[in-house]
Amino acid sequence: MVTNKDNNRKRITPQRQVILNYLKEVECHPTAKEIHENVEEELPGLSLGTVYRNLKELVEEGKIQKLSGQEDRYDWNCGPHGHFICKECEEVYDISLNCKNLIDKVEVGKVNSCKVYFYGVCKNCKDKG
Amino acid sequence: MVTNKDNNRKRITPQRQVILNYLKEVECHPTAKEIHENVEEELPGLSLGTVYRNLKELVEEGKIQKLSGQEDRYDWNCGPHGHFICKECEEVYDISLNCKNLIDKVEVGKVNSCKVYFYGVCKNCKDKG
DNA sequence: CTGCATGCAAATAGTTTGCAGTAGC
DNA sequence: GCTACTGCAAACTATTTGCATGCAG
Repeated sequence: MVTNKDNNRKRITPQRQVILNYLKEVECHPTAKEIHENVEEELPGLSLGTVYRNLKELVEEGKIQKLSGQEDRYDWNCGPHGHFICKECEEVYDISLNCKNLIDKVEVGKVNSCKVYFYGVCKNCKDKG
Repeated sequence: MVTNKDNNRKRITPQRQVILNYLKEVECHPTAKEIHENVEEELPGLSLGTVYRNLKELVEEGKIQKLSGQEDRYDWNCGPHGHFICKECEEVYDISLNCKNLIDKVEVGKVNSCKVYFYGVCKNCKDKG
């Protein structure tokens, strides 16, 4: 466990605080750019590079999770859950599910985390189209 | 159904043929660059741009699937199955699983496809480390 | 003081696209 | 012969990194 040593080195900067808070309060799963745009209102002058740096560290600390796609998206909810991605509006919805059942089936190695993505058209778009 | 009309327009070029064959015969889940390097041996002069173009179309036709990550990887197996990605060696393993159970739980929209990723350390690396 | 974190800008990596020539049907 | 497909190279987009400065401890 080197965790403590590492944590001691981390500084809690306003930038990191605000980024994390933003992720906690929004319900969506923003991209780095979206995070930057929104957080900049609260912290003018914040640079995109810093956003990326902090997001990367928050992911490594396990405080948030990254959703890979064309653009990376970030999710404050680290619990086991899946994501539904609408092909039309690109909205991301959380799907609660039990990953244990899935993970038990994996025999090639030890699973640390698991991500489930569903692709389709959400009800909103279906009704509109 | 406009599918037929669209299919009629597609030409079967050696490039596309060879790319698809390569994906079928390898057991791994190569990146576009890896595909290019290997296929170029068989088809000298093949450009990376063409590889991307063909991969994109094959995905759209539903003949292969794309795995999103830092780099996109491509998988010939379109059936419902998950992937285990080793954090150490970055190897990708196929995991057979039943997606029906998962998909049934989704209520926000109609699911067309589903992708499951497991992250961890594979047995090979565990034994070595 | 010390040095990690920041802002800025330049660099990188992966992927896409415009164009002129080539080749499938 | 028509036109989609290709190779090449330039363009784009998302992300990372180097460096001088600033602020927390």
